[in-house]
Amino acid sequence: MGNSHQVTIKDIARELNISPSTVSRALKDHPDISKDTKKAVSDLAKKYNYQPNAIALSLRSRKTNTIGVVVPQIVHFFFSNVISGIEDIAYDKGYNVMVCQTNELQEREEKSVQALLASRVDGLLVSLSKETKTYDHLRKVTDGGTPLVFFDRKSDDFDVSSVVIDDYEGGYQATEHLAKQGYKKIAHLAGPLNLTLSKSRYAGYQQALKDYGLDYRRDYVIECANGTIEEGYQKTKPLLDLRDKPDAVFAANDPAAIGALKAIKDSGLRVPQDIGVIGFSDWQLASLVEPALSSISQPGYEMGAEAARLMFKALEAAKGEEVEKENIVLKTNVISRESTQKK
Amino acid sequence: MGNSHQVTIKDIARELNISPSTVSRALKDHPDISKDTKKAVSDLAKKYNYQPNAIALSLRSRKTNTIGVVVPQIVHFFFSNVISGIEDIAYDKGYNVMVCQTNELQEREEKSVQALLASRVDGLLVSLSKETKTYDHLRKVTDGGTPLVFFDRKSDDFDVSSVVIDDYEGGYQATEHLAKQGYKKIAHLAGPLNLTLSKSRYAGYQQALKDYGLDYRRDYVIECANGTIEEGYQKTKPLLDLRDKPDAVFAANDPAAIGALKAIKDSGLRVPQDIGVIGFSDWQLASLVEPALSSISQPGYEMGAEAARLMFKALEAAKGEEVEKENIVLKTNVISRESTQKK
DNA sequence: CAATTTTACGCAAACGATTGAAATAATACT
DNA sequence: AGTATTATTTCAATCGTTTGCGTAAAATTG
Repeated sequence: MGNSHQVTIKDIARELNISPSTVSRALKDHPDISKDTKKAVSDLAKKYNYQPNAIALSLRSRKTNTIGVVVPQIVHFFFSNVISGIEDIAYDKGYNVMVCQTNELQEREEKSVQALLASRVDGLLVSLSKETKTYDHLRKVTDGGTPLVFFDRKSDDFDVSSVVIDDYEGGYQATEHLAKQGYKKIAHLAGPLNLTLSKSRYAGYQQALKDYGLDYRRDYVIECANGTIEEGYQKTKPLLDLRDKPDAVFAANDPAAIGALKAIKDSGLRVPQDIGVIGFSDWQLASLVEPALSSISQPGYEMGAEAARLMFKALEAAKGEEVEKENIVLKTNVISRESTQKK
Repeated sequence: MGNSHQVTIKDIARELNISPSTVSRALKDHPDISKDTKKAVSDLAKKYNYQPNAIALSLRSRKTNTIGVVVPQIVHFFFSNVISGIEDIAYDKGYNVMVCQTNELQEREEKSVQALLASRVDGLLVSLSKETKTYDHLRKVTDGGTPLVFFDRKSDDFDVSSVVIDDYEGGYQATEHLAKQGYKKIAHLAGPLNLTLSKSRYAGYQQALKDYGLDYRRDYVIECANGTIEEGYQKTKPLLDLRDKPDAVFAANDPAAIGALKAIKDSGLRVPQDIGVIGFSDWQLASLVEPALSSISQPGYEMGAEAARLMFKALEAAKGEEVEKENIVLKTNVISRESTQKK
């Protein structure tokens, strides 16, 4: 039945010997159309499981009811949460979501943006790849009049809405938490310092040290560029060999923190009694390591949902109407677990 | 420049005082078009950053270059891997990917499938929700001639390609691994037994017991319907209270295994010396618990990539050509870590 | 130079649906 | 009956692009 061909309005029109326009109006319950015709049409539509062709509608209305999402990696607890938040909101609004991952490559980011633009997505939600240094591909988006919203990793060169984490605050909170637990010599495993995000966490760390009257020591800060467990492990070792070793570690990401945890245990020291450890992002696995890792929550789902809402605000605005840009900064929270329970 | 309006072939035609068809041909380097015209057209196209409207192309060619993916949950290590695999292959083929999550609800699965169908995706990759009992919505897919491929959670009522894990083999491997390590009394925390997948793992477990001459005891098998850490913890406790308690646990999923791990440690027993534990799926977190959890690898990325390849095989087949359906069963592997190192 | 072939382009239809305007049919009014 | 009114329906254009076919002008041929 109807094999290999989706039924169209024309098919119905032909079968009933009426014009396509009548069928179209009948399906939309237009007052001009007679009851009999409407019934005949809707019966046949049901029988053949007629589905309006969204492509044709898009072409005419210049709206695809689709939004594009460009994300560095899909396989990442935080980002998959963001995507999930976006998808849920989009689903409620009757929109579809096209997802592209850049694998942290600028070239792939450019091609993906281009492809989504060619597909005429109604709007684009983007989180920049680590590699991205130039923004021509995103200029084309805004120049073409397509709404753009950044999440998590943004560029400040654009006058568009965005949703980010308050990394400064998060770095501050993590450090403050350690200070309040009674740790005095707090080291920091920083993230790649070319990213604003890493710099902000670092700055929050420094401010908290100052506010709590603790020393800031340059040799207590080590950059972990990759953010892997292995790297955290390797880079923590030297810290433990210092004559004056730290009594706490604030890692800018959870894998590094877990690496630190291992390094500390391997060296015979105890967490949290000898050294406290706190991570950042609160990955699922944070609660499962031994001892359970304290961390800073990074509300991925909420970020996605918020970014989607900003997008729909722009999409629903009357054409030509100016929508004010919003830059939302989501609050982080300390998730306190065993790894920082000094007392 | 060109604000709020993507440049079309017509715009270029108007500006050059030639017809749209000439522009179209010029852009495609058609031999009928003069060199001068071609140059003028391509210069202007570059200047205005002309992008062919994929919607218009889709309407004409009845191809969207988009595939739809329906997945129970995006935020799930395994599924995000699958999606990632699909996206990578699709990217290579120049296809876009629309992703929908059902949150394990049949109703949402139906609506998502319908929406993707309305968007005229060229093909659909589906993993069923736990709730799904009827398949009318998927019948519409195949009836309409849209290629369908199942991954991980399939229905056998369809003559379509699929990619699944060899759960029987996995269950067998897990049990065999425990037996070879010298464990004799192996318990099983089964998954929800209404799922084929859980039943297969269970069956593999039974067969391995038999093959290695170990006793099968009904009271050593407990169903964990939710697959949470908490559930694994709670359901393991009674096992440890048995007069004749098991000396190993094979859990049908990693969270349950981790719950079991905790329960065993809490009861004062040691893993792996007193009781061995192995999970299933090899979540990222498996390697991070203490002791590191042995598990059965479930190649999510490969599954996605394989499913996408099957899809493209169908899409690339000449129209009308019959494509033979393939049911790929991916091999699992034992990932041996501390939790089963008895010796 | 007339006949023929090339060259280079335009016209129109098509994909599937919508919609303003025009046309036809049915009914009412004087 | 003739005209005005209303109820239905069709026509044609449109969205952006492609493509078979037709054709005027230029180039080639004998």
